[in-house]
Amino acid sequence: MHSGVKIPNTYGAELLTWYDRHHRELPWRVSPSAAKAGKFANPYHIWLSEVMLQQTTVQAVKPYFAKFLALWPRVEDLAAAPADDVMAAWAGLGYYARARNLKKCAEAVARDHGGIFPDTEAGLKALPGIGDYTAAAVAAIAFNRQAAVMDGNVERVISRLFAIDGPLPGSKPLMKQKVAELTPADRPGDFAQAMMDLGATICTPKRPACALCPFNSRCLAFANDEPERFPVKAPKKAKPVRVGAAFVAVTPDGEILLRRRIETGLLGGMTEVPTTAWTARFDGGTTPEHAPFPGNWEACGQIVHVFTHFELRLSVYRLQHEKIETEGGGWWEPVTNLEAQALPTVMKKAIVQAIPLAF
DNA sequence: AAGCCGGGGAA
DNA sequence: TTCCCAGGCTT
Repeated sequence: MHSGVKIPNTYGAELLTWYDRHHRELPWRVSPSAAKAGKFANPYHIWLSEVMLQQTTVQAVKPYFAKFLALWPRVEDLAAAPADDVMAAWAGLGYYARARNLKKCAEAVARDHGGIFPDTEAGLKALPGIGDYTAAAVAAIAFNRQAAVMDGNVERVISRLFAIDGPLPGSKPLMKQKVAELTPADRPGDFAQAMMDLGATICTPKRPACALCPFNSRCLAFANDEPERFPVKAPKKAKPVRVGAAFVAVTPDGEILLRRRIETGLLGGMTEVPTTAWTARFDGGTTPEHAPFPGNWEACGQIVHVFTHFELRLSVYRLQHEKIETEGGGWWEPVTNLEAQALPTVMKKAIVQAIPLAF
């Protein structure tokens, strides 16, 4: 020991062997066999998929990825697209700041980089919506850079391999260092994807399939028979409840009143039906007297929607009314055209509560 | 360092 | 129900 001789890192080679046999076909992925035949990953595809995959499951991303590529085949197309179209296409996927930054990033690549993505971690991270993870992932997968890629899956794998007791997120730097030590110079992109596949399919949060894991003989958590103890996380807070009211005004021609939310904050830049403020306590703010204009608003019941940091209970009201100019701005949209709007899920729920056949 | 920011599928 | 997902930005 302590001879100064570097211990050979065989993790990378072992995992790549496993990956070559078990890798999953994904729309943005180049299979190892195709790569061997000379096919390269498309940086635009890799970037687009990685942004969509932030805190989002593969299954949820697939249809959105296909839709975006059909609408905007190249990064220049996305850069030239109307922002409203991008927001409408993203509607339902969540974390809408991602869509705003996606557009800004495409514009920056088209304008400042001639439509070519930077091929280094630092260059990528300087772009909007690209942080530590995405910069490393795109650098490794699209440009074959030896970058340390660490997402939630990799955190789980690493914390179990080395039985890291320190709770997240404080232990993240140590875990990142471990990933950097394990990442091979050969096929770093496949190594990164293999680590994430391992976390998604074998080293799962609950009941991991350790018997099938290529690392089981050198995993400290498995050796101690306590894989589910890792990763250690700080306790999370309870979700408060907020209440409010949503108002669905319908004309005889079948148009409803919509508004655009402010650009920043919750559901920023997305479309909504008029609502009251969402308050922590019931203070009478859920009654029809807070509607965008007076009328005999009919109560349609309540919907519940859970956001990241609070639960929202909206009382929904409906009113048949002639088309009028409203003070708060907004526009009247045919119910038959709602699918083309940038309506987040909570707003679709509210509209369906008032008009069950709206979608 | 901590808070803000969606939505849905799996267990 | 609870968990958490190929996280980033702001304060």
